[in-house]
Amino acid sequence: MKLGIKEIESRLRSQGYRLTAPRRAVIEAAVRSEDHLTPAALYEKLRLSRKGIGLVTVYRTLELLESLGLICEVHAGGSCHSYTVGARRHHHHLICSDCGRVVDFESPDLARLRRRLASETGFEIKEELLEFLGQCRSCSEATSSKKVC
Amino acid sequence: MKLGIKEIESRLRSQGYRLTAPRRAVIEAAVRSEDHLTPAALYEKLRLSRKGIGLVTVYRTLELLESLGLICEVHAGGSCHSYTVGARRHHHHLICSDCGRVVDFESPDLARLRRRLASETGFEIKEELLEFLGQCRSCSEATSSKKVC
DNA sequence: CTGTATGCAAAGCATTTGCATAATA
DNA sequence: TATTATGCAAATGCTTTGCATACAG
Repeated sequence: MKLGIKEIESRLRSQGYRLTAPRRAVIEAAVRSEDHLTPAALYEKLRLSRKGIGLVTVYRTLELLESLGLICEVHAGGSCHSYTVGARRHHHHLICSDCGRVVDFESPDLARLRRRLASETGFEIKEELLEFLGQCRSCSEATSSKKVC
Repeated sequence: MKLGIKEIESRLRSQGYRLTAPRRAVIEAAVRSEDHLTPAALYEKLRLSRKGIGLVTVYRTLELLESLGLICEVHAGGSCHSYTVGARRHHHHLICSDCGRVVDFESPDLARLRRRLASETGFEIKEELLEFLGQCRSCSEATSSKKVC
């Protein structure tokens, strides 16, 4: 249930932000890519297709989208300041450490665990971060075929 | 079941690393504190008690301890490069966003979820990161008493 | 038109590296 | 005594900020 370009753009407008060409470009590139992206990686992709976009704008757009809950950070496997499209509150990530692909999932089990922990520890739990890191099927197939050669 | 100073030190020795005064100081400070620490915060604590310890040494010691699996990174709630004592593979974190206290927990439910995801998606899952962020009991009591005044 | 957004250049921080000195085993 | 570890200073790299210009609404 990945968010689409239209949804993100209309959400921006409805919040009173302007829909500019650079912002569209960042949004489109983020939605298009299957994997999670650092500002630098996104900038690199954009620099090839679009002339003159600034790294600063990439940073600012990502920050804006995050503050609106339209993209969220990915932590597992190194670099923080990596983002994927989608709202943090509604899903978790399964990340391929080779190709970076991100698969979202939801987990009702987690709500139970959350309640249990809250009652056992007295914490008021406000956010949750769950990420699995591994190798996706196609990357593990690629790896094993290499070993054969 | 937090690791103690003795355990960490003996583990260092058994791996052939030297047990120096700065390393002891870093280990002791890390074990003593209930909350998670950034290199800078740890350095600050140490600078008060110990003369002439270098920030670089703090970085290097934390990196070493992490590579040996004696401490692990904490992500939720901002700053990456935050650490807490304990091995990542064996527990998860419940973090207070006010005081930084970290409570460890284990979760058998997670193993089930992990197996389910692996079979549904074809991923070979290698690492997991689960953190809850919230307010611990004493911090939420402190907050509500403030509101009354 | 008005005010927001952009892009450049420069500033600011956190982290890493090089190297001479100090300390452990 | 032979290495390993330390600490300083400098280098690096990522992120943020200031400001004049361009652009959306």
